[in-house]
Amino acid sequence: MGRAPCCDKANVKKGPWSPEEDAKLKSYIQQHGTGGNWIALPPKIGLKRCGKSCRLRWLNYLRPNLKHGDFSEEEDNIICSLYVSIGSRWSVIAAQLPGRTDNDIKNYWNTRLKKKLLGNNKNRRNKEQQHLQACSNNGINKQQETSSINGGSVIIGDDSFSSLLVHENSSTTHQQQQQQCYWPHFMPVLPIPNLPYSTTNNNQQFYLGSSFNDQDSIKKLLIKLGGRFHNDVDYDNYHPTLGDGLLNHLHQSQGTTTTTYYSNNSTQQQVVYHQEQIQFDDGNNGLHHDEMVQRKGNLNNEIEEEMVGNTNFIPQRLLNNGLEFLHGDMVFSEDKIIIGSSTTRPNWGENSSGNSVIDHPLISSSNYQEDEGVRASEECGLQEYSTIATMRSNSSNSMLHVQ
DNA sequence: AAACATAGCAACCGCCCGGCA
DNA sequence: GTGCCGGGCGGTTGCTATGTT
Repeated sequence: MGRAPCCDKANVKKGPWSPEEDAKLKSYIQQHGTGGNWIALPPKIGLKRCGKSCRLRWLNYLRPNLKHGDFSEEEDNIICSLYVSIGSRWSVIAAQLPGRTDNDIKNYWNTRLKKKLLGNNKNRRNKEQQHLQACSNNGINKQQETSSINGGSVIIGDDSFSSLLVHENSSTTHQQQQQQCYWPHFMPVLPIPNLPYSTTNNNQQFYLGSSFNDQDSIKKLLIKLGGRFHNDVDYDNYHPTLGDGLLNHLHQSQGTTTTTYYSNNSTQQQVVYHQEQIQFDDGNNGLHHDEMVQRKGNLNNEIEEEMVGNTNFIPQRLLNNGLEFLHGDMVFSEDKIIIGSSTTRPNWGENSSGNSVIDHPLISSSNYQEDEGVRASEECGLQEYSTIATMRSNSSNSMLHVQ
């Protein structure tokens, strides 16, 4: 049995509000308030509108102190920061922006900010496809070519997240990169209200229980934004796993991020991970290394991976969000990854030498299979305990698994 | 100048959640 | 404890303005 409608759909007006309707609603609410019952409001005023419609009109347009028009750069930054932290929880984001409504922010994000962030990569994508086609015609291994083209990173979507994520190895100038991608120069640290699945206590300034503190959440974000993985042979049906023999290799000469992924087949299903320790650093206590340790057990075959990171472009806020692994300063020991959170960080889109776009190991490792257990847990709304990274290292082989 | 494409935004839809009887 | 109801929210739709061919 369906639920009873909140109003008589046949007798309510839809569509744009007239100035007269606006005036009636505004006048009534200013004099009497909503009375705590939106459904009962329209008949009182003589409006043939659904109560929900009245509420929306009031909240999004008529209520006082609303800001309309362009968003400031600071507002952009706040939105970006919060979106990365908590996703599309527009009401929460709106709460941080006085005078802005969730609808405003949602529209702004969907129509402008997202594009601004993602950049317009259609041209490059087309060029890459042409190049691949040419390679294919010439009998060149497609996957290897792909890696050489984009540094082995991830190309996301048709409009592509890739300007944000893909390492521009050689062919694109810094100036071009800057034109293509955008991340706010200033990512403010904000006090976030308690959220349902936040691990934050009331006295804590930072929101740590991000829904984006693991690779799968990031992956979801990317996919939500239209993402695909560039190494995918079949973009629509391919689900990358460790065992697909993927080869990722990327290298940055300064502020180095070097990632090499390749594996022989069929073993990752048997790999069992367990997290030993995750420690977050608030960046203010003098500790500048977050230590995330995970050990791998039951690895029958060897999977090779190396990774060295020293990129300093992740904003402080993200580092306080369990996104340390987006960042560099990684130090590898025998079976640990120690990821530092540097105190000084250049802008997003730049490394410490100021000449590189973002290319972080997390994304690069998106080719890897997700862990079902972790996914299940995060579908319950929490990933604060999610494993960040796994690495096994021995003299010849090592493996990174980011989940 | 007209046709078509794209972007921006207001408004709607439907689901979920919490309060209350 | 259960079901109803309204509020709140995120996703989507559709109209209008603007840009492009």
